[in-house]
Parts: sequence; structure tokens; C-alpha cells
Amino acid sequence: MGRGKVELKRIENPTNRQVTFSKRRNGILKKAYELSILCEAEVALLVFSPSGKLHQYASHDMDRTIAKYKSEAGLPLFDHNQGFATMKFWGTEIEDMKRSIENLEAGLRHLAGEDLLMLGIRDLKQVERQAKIGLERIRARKRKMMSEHISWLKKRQRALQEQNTKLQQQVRLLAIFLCRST
Amino acid sequence: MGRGKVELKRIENPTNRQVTFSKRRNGILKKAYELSILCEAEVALLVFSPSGKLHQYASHDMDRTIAKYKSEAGLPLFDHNQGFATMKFWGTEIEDMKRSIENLEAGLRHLAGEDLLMLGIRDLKQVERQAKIGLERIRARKRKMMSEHISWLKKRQRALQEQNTKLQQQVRLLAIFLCRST
DNA sequence: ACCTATTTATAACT
DNA sequence: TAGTTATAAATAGGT
Repeated sequence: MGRGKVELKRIENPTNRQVTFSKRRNGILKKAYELSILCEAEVALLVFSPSGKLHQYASHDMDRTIAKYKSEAGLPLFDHNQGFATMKFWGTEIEDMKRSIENLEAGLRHLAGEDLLMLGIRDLKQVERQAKIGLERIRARKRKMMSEHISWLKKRQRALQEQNTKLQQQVRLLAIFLCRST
Repeated sequence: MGRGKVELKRIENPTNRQVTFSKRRNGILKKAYELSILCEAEVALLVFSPSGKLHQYASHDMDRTIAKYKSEAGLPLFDHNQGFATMKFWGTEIEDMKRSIENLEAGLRHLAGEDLLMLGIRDLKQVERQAKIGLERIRARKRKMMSEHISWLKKRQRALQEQNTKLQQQVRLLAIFLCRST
């Protein structure tokens, strides 16, 4: 969508990245709003900029939607919002991190082809797609590395060849010189 | 964006609303993904369809991002120095957990074919092997599920066929009975 | 689900 | 940081 097509990888130029972030953030916030209005969906969107600043949209109420998510996707946890309970906050923070670790480990096991018994055919197809794409990318990267290595070897070989030729010439010259001096 | 312009209000026709929901949901999920990749943003998106079904995207980990949101927006008066002091009660536990989260995320990204540039050919081959084995297992599991599903369908079909035959007999008998009783 | 005329989003530029 | 514009992408309505 723009003057040029852009590939799906981190934008290296920091200025461009910041500008694109700003534009796309507005874009996606608008999309979220439209989706909620047009289709009566309940939408919650959290975006942390690379510098850590939070931008959010919630069609109904962020905490309500998050609570709804927690009751669907995981076991309901206690409320984080107790102004004075700092200890409790860090306690739940640790709970959250533990669950993050469990989720990540589960994801890794799935991609490693383990613990698949609990997955339905739909999730399984999703995991298969991820794994396939991943493997393709890995292989593409490997091919690139290999071919680069080969070019490097060829280049080095040529350089050595040239040096060799020169050395042979020198040897010839020295041999001639030695013959004459005897 | 389409054959006609739409105004920002609830789509009245339920079929259209459902179709639009489905399309725009995919659209916004893609946008969220692109934003996270292109700009290195941390994005979390929750969408509940009008029928209550949850769809979600999280660039890192949903629970982690929500925890981050809670710490920013839910506790705006939170004193980070105090937080840091409190954290010491937990020893190095949080640091350890953060590290393992980073490691797990790195592993997942590698299997997804991302962030491969830093890997040497040796590591790359290792990752490729893991990914290949994983994909093979996933496919094996999928084949198994599919074939089980097919057998189940066949079995059920046979059972229905038998029942059908019996019912047909009953119908015949009843028909004869009715003929005679008139 | 797939197709395409149109609208929208946005990349590059200013 | 805010406009402008050419072009890529999303999608509304239709099949």
C-alpha cells in the first residue's frame, strides 16, 4: 500500500520505522474501531511502541474485555487493580510470567511435534502451516549461507591461483639467475 | 474499500454483517502482525465476535502484554523505584524468568524461521533438523487424526445403513398391516 | 469460497 | 511533524 511494496521484516532505517509505526498504529486503531461498530464486535487492542509507549483501543472497556479473555483462554486470575497491594501486584506478575513460560513451552513443543494429542484438527493444521513456513525460511537461509560460502571459497581460490602464478614466475626468474651466477 | 462505500454504523443485514466480520477480522489480525514485525512493536489484539467467539493475536505473549498493560495503565501511580526495591524480595526469580522467556521466544522465532541472521551454519543445521522432525511429527499426527476420523465416519455410516434397513422393514410391515386392516 | 471494481491505507517524497 | 501522491492492499457486492 504505497509507492513501493514492502517486505515483511523489521524496517532497518529508524526514522522510517518510527514514521511507519505512527501511520500504521493509527490505521489499525481505526480498523479496530470500524470492526466494533460495523459488526458489533467487542475489540481490545494494545500496542506498545518500540520505545515502550502504550497505545490502546477498547470498544467496550479494556479491563472487562481482558477479564472476558482470561475467563475464556485461561483460568480466571485475581484482580491486579488494588492500588496499595504492591506485593500482590508482583505476585500476580510472577503468576503471569509463569503462565507465559508455560505457553511458550507449549508452543515450542507443538512446533517440535510433541504434545499434539490435545489439539483439534483445526489447531493442528495451523501448527502444521507455521512449522512448514518456518522450515522453508530456515532452508532458504541455509541455502543462502551455503551459496555465499561457496562464492567466498571460489573467490579465495582464484586469489590463491593468481598468487601461485606470480610465485611460479618468481621461482623461474630466480632459477635463471642462479644458473647464470654459477 | 469495495464496490460501495459503507457508512460507519451497524450493518443491519445479519449475513452481510457476519461476512464482513470474518473478512475484517482477518484483515485486522494481519495488520496487527505486520505492525509487530515491521516496527518491532508489541501488539495484542482481542476480538469477540457478536456470537461471543474469541479471536486473538499477540506478537509476544498475550498474558505478558496484558500484564505490561496493567502495570502501565492499571497502576499509573506505580513507583518504579519502589517496584525495584520490592522486586528484591523475590531474589533473582524474576530475572531468571525473564531470561527464560527470552530464550523460549528466541527458540520459537528460530523454529518460525525468524531471526536466523545471527546463527552460524552449524546452529542453522541443528534448527533445520528440529524443524524438520517437528513438521514430520505434526504431519504424522494429522494423518492419524484424519484416518481415524474417516474410520469413524465409515463405522457410523455402516451403523446408519443397518438402522435404515431395519426401519425400512418396519415400514414395510406397517404398510402391510395397514393394507389388511382396511 | 472466489472474483474484481472500488475504496482505503500507506510508502516515498516534500 | 504534517501534507501530497502514486501505488499497494483491503474489501463490498456479486457469483
